[in-house]
Amino acid sequence: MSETILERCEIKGLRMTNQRKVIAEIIENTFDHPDVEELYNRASAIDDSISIATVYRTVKLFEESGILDKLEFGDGRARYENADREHHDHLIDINSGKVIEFVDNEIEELQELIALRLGYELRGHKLELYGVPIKKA
Amino acid sequence: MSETILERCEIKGLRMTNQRKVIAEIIENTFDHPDVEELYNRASAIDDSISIATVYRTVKLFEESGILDKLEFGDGRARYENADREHHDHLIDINSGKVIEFVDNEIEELQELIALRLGYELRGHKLELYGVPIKKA
DNA sequence: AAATAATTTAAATTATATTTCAATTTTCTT
DNA sequence: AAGAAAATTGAAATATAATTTAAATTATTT
Repeated sequence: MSETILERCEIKGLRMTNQRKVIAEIIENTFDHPDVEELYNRASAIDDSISIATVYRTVKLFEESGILDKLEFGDGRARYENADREHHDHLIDINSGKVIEFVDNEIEELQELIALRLGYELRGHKLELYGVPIKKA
Repeated sequence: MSETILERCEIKGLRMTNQRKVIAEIIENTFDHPDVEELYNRASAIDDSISIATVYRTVKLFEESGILDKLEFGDGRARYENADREHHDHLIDINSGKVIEFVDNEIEELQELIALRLGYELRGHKLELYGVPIKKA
């Protein structure tokens, strides 16, 4: 959380057009995990000249630059979140679709270890838990 | 690994046409994680009247019946594997694309626990490790 | 300010997956 | 076993997510 997305884009030397700034700003200030369609809706509300092609190009550019993380929860649509956050995994409520973020150091360490045992150096991982809320008495 | 895919289909009451039998047989006897295109190629070699539409329909049917698991490793193509196996996760070699299966009970238990702490009952999970082979001296 | 380079939009295209529909195959009923 | 009913099939059409094209625009460099 040190720099803003805009700042990180500038450090990377990306040309920051107004369209890209709008998209960067939206992702900076959101706490959910919007897909391209949703980003396009939100961006259009701010600058209605932004086309969906630009949203697709921008998230791809940002992802390749390590600015955004692409998430895929198995519904066919890719979601995006700010990559510059404490690492975390996701728990998806299969009833409501709600996404909860969590971190567990023990599980992080175990993953490193498992990869090592298999002869691999861990470069990344994807952990998603799918569950239903426990009913309270 | 108790019953064959064919047997499980029959238990579920699925009508087993020759096309479905061919597809079931292929998945039964493979150790990799083929996508639809690849399944279609292998199925065509056995019975060249099988159309790709049938392969799509069959894997979807099998998945919905819990016969197959659908895997998505982030390259846009869905892969399938026999669901009736000891549960396992996947480590993907990001250089070669090779997929290694593994099980770790400790990590399985931790996931249950994490979900519980968040107020959820775990219904499923997805764990993929992405790594590169450790060079040997 | 002119020239160059990158980015944009809208539309076309690609890739994966799903659906339609007439024809066929399988199952059911007798 | 024959005919009726139901499900499945292949080929083509369609849907959906994502990418690319090309002319126009915008930003950067000189």
